[in-house]
Amino acid sequence: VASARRSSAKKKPAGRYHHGDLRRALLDVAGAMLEEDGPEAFTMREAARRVGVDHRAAYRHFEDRRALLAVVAEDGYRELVEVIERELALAAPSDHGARLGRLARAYVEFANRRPGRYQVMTGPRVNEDGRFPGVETALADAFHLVRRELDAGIATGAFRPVDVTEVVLTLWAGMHGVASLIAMRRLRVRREGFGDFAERAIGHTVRGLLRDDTELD
Amino acid sequence: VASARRSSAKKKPAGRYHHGDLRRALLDVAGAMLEEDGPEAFTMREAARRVGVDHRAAYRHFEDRRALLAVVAEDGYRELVEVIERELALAAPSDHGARLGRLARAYVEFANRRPGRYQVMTGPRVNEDGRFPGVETALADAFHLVRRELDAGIATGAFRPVDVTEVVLTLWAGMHGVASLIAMRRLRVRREGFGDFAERAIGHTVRGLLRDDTELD
DNA sequence: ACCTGAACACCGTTCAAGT
DNA sequence: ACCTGAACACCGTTCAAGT
Repeated sequence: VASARRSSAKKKPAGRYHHGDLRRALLDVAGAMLEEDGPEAFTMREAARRVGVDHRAAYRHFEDRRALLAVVAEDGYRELVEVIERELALAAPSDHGARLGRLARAYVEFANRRPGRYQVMTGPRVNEDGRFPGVETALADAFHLVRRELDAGIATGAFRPVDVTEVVLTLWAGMHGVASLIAMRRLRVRREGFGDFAERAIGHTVRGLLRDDTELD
Repeated sequence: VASARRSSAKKKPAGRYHHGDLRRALLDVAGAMLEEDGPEAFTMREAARRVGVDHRAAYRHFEDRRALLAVVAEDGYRELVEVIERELALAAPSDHGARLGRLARAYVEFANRRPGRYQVMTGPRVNEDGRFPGVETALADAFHLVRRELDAGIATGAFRPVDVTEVVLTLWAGMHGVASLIAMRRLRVRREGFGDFAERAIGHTVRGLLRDDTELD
């Protein structure tokens, strides 16, 4: 009854997607579903339904569900790089501690603005088995921003000559940890305060990086 | 054909579970499934199948799938508290920096030993809507261990008088971040080195906590 | 009390076929 | 090339009924 009503009253949607933009349409709709109800709630069938296409059509553009989510993750890392670069442009090139704080702020605010996408990006499903090299390189690009800032701080002598790989991982873990606490609703801070919190949290680690003779407020 | 063969060849499993240990059996089997294939792979039907019971029987003991996983998470946090306390007992009560390092080591090694369970514990599904107060209190107990150690360090003057809530969250975020990196296989450290890495990672933040006149190696 | 058969409304994915 | 109908082997959850 319901299906009969649907097909008679609404007919087929007008859009055809013979042009290759079905791929784009599916990715857009996936992003929307992710932010509405989280990664679990994304299904191939519902995505196809929203686009107005048979669910089988999606497999013409994505090998399977994971492959589609991998592209979502990749796009997410690219956007993350953009917002971080934009935030860093606002800070003095010489204040290396402040720059790492800004970086953490941009990272956490991104995760807070797109929690569904962020969960896909950091979930084990997309990352576990070196499949999806696109995700790997996009993530590496984001990761590299932290290394660049840390290297710069060490080169100018603002930071102690620490093990760079280890500290980059530590900073990355800290930012992701804060973002996760937020996703788990474990942070009793009002929403607008997340960026501030991230900046202060990373500040505790940055303080450990500074040379002992550095002046602190 | 298959179902006919199964029922004729194997008959019903002998166990009855009229004693109330079906609940226990389901939790055990859930733990095993989680470690085998991750949280996604856990299903009520497969769990019931392994226990040798109709899948409907599980709903006699757990309201739904999430409720069962919540108990798994709660048990996980209790075990986490135990392993942390055990590790802390090995450290001098007066070396507060080292104690936080030990705590991070125990935390990360737990996550690495039971990755499936850890993902359930920290996933948003179990935590999102204040349902399952048992999870909340078990997590609070674990969280409190960090606060206790930090308070002690500040009281003796080893640490600066920082904002305790903020720093506890920072340390917690750092530990979880490292554990997540491991789960995502983003840490190019051999498996036995995870605990060492966690200890050093948290050490960078601890260094920021120490009074400026503290001797460092 | 505890357990189950049958059913409902979903999934992801594949085959063979349509334009 | 691009799309779909029908089907397979799964899910979580519920009803009404069995012991």
